[in-house]
Amino acid sequence: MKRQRTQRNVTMVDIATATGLSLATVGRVLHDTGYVSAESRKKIEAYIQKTGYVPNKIAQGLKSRQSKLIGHLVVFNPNMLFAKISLAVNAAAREQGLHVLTMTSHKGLEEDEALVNELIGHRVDGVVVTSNVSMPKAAIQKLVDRNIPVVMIERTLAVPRVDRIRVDDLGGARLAVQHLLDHGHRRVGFIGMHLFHEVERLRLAGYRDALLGAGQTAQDDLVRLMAEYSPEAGKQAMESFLAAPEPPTAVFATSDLFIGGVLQALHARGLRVPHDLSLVGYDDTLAAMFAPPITSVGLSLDDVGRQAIDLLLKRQPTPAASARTLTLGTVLIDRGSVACMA
Amino acid sequence: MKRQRTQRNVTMVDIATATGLSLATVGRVLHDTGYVSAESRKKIEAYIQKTGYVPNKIAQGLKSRQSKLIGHLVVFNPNMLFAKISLAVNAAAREQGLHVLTMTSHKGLEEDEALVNELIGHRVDGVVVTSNVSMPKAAIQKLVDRNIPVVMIERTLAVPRVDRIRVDDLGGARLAVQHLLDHGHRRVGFIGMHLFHEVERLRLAGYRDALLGAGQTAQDDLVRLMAEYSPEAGKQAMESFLAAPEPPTAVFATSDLFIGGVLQALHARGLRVPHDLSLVGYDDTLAAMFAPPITSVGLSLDDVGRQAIDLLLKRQPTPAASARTLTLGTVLIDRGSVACMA
DNA sequence: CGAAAATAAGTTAACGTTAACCTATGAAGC
DNA sequence: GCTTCATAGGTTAACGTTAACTTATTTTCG
Repeated sequence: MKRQRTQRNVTMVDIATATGLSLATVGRVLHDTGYVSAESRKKIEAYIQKTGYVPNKIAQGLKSRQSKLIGHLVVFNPNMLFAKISLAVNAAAREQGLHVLTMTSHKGLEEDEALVNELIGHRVDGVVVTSNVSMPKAAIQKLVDRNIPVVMIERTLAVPRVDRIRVDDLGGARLAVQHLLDHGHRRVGFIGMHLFHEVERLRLAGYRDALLGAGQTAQDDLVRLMAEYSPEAGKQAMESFLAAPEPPTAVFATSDLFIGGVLQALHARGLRVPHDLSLVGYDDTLAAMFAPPITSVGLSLDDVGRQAIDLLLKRQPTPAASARTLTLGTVLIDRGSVACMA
Repeated sequence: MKRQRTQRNVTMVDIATATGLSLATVGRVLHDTGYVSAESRKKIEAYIQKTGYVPNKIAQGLKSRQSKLIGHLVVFNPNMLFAKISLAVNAAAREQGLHVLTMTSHKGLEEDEALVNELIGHRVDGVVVTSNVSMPKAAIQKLVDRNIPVVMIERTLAVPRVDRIRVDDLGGARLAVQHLLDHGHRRVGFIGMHLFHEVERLRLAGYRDALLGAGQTAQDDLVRLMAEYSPEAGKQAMESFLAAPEPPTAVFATSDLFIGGVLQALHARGLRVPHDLSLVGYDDTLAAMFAPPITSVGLSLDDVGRQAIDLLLKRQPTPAASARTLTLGTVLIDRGSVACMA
């Protein structure tokens, strides 16, 4: 009945003493290097099999000064965009034998500093920042100063020696608005978020670009900048459009999160998409779920994870290289929520 | 111009030699234990401040045999449910000085075994499993055998010595269906997923319970079990209801992911919620975003993270305790998508 | 005044893995 | 018959932190 209270994990030393061989020989079997007799190998492998020995990554990390961990700072927003990125980063990391320490920031500035310190404490081999929150430049700088490679996804703030992966937001917005213009719409509404974040500035620029390209003048009376991405904000914006003297015939929303609210506002007045209003979303996270399904701008996130990890690993040997920026393309996913103007 | 290629991180030994004090004294300052003169303390703290020393958790982990990491095995499904749980687990872990190694499984059985081995390699202090995929019992057993505490969220499979946090799916489904019955509906449709997972069996049981309680007989012709949670599946199910000789007047869907499709099917025939069909969803992840907003059963996930971490930490001192199950309540969030039968 | 207690600090051995370095056999090769 | 080399294996010192010991000084007080 005697049972050790907290039985220790099997170690290489345990294997060595149990097989009567030395630590070095055990190491040689584990790493498949050097000369080991078939007999010794068999003995060691049998013992490993029997005990289910798993090498201790903590000890390996201490020795190699590499944690094989990467940090992922991410704020899950209400659509699945960042969750998708999280998934992609995880998969790509695993392919490289890395693991991901996910940290979700929700409070403000101070906490971000703390998060970064914790990542440093764990001696992460790199950090991916996926976030539209205002992580202070200083916090990121702290990582850079320690030669910890950093990649930022969907964050246009430039920091020296930090690689970025961004989406071609200007092009994406232009794609959406051009689609509306091509269907003969001339009064095109824009529902976006305040311009604190560069991504929104670019989307608005893309909207204006497309209008100007079609010989239209700026339609700033049809621009609504809300405080957040949410159905409520979308509803407010749409109601405000409907109350205007000359409402738009088409609307581009910079996030699929606005769509539900837009539809609710229309629904309340008995109006329908695309008959009474043409609508295009952005992200393509939710657009397929509405009735009717909504045309939206999809972001090519397929291998954003692999690219992020690639950038991190490439930076390792040459810490001082200048920053690279990778721009992901966008594609319009047509679901028929845009009608032709007669 | 000479610059060390990969300048090492500052260590306690560095602090000791730089200040002319011993390793032990540095340790005493860092842990605020024992006797240290004000002068020595000041010297050490100044050096720490200057160099930005951050303790190496890897070395601490090796010494203490505690990684301060917990593993989170999770499959992000298309609604935000699991992302929400991930967030909650992260926040709760951080409050306890733990960090989360997130692992997203997507392939099948074999990979799950590998994931578990990697968690063991990192010597995680506990594992949270949030997943409706079929992670083999054997993989979980492997963790249990090593006295690594495991908590399963929303997974009804019972494993010895593994704590569970589940949702009262039977009660939740009953709540939804009772709501429909209370409004006078007698032909109530059920859209769920195949009964491979216990959660779906419980939801179906809740549906039947409510019907029987109202003196109704089972309405198995109004039950549709789909292959996946998705708008497409919801659409198919609803179309099949509409093609039936006597369609239901109300529908309960076991996931908000079905709702979009249900609305699309209705929309195609010019039918409206709640006028032509009453609808209640489940999860309350997306229901608020539709037009009209849909009544749904919300899960009390607020402190699911804290509870998960609590269970893990409580299990630490007494590894052999029997399994506990925590059941989370549900609440009906009424958004008016249910009409009274005249 | 001397013993006990408080204060201040140093030494050293783990924790589990890796890798450089060393030793000892046979078997070829000249 | 000696050197060279391929084979098989052992010893040991890191990696950075912790904590148990040990060693001095001062105080405190019966």
